[in-house]
Amino acid sequence: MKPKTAAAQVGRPRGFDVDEALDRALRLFWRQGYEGTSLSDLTEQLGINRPSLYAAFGNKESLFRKALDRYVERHLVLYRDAFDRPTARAAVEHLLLGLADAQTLPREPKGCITVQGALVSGADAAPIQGELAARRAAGEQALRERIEQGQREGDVPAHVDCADLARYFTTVSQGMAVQAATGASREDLRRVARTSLLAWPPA
Amino acid sequence: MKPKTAAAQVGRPRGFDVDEALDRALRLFWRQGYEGTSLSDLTEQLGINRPSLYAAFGNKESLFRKALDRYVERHLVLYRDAFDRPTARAAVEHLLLGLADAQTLPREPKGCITVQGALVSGADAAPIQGELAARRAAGEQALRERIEQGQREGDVPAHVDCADLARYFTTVSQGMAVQAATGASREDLRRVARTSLLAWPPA
DNA sequence: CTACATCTATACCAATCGGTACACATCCCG
DNA sequence: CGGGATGTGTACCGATTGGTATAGATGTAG
Repeated sequence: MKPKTAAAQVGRPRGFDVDEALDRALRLFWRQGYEGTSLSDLTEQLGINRPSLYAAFGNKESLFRKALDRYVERHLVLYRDAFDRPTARAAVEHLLLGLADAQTLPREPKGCITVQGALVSGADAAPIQGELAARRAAGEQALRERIEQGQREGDVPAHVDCADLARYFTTVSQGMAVQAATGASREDLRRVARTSLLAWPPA
Repeated sequence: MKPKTAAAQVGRPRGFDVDEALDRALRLFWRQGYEGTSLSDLTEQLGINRPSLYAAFGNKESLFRKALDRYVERHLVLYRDAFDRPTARAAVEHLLLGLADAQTLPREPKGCITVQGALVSGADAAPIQGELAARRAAGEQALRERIEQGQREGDVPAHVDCADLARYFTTVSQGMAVQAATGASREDLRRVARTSLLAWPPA
């Protein structure tokens, strides 16, 4: 058996930066959706020709998944920051306002790729559609657990149904993504987020 | 110049019902989105071959628009019913609960075609994307005007920003569409709707 | 019946889709 | 200088895309 520290640099080196290429692919999928982005769009925008793209990332579907991973990874710090707040309500407020910002970043596509990447699709894109649905469900589940933690710690009233509350705020954040994709401003979204918080259950 | 009451029945009659074909097309676009629905999907599902479809409805884009018109027309009665309620708050409540039902009809695709028909897209579908955005904006505008009416009539506090409130509830309804497309139940959506109403501005 | 208008069916179009074969270029190792 | 491993570029693949030409089928009008 050969050593696992395989030769790092053998053969002709890559002519492009893998991470930057992934970022560009992410932006394309984000702005046009999975089905709306063609291989020609990708090769043109990444400045890479087709065989290089396939050698580096596999097929279109696996390229999307790799780009999506980067996207989700960046959002994890937002969730972590938010959930570190002392109360569930503060966590939700931080999360929603943070999402309002993330969905209206100046030089990035507007909205959220987990919503607009493949909300519905034809049969070919069904696996991607399912993957995105699973990511959204994971976010909702994480939020629910944070609210349940608040309930255990006493800052959320005992009578509250945490699953319902998590679903409500998740729904608001997904609606914000639709609004962002349609051109709503960051301030618009932040107002929506703050209004939604008025529904927080009173003590 | 020939009389405008053109011969109604001359030549070989149609072998299919136009309205039923439009309904089937609507369901396809609704479930798979504009880009995710191919001409082959359509001809197969409608039981019509290609030239007949083009003769009756024009190209794919105009077929989508005709199907969309039927969809929107059906929702107009919901909006009318809701807006006839005596107060703005009752109107919004009726509207949101009605949308929860409309997005989870038993034998229909889940969600809302104005959201999932083409939330984002490639360049070809940009006109459809814009059309759907315009329809969503029209719904938000109508809701805003109903809330403003409530403000004039005194059932909405004078300090309330009606545009903000309309945007908030529109955002909730669009988030509900995302949830519905992902498989949320009617009861789930109704609970979300009722929770969102807790944010209604107190008198 | 014939003449005409309309719809249907088959078969096709150029363009694009996602994906790949293959020759060549460029690196490290010896 | 090879030799082997890897990446790049061109040119291509079969399948599918949206859309149409054309011939035949089926109706009304005279």
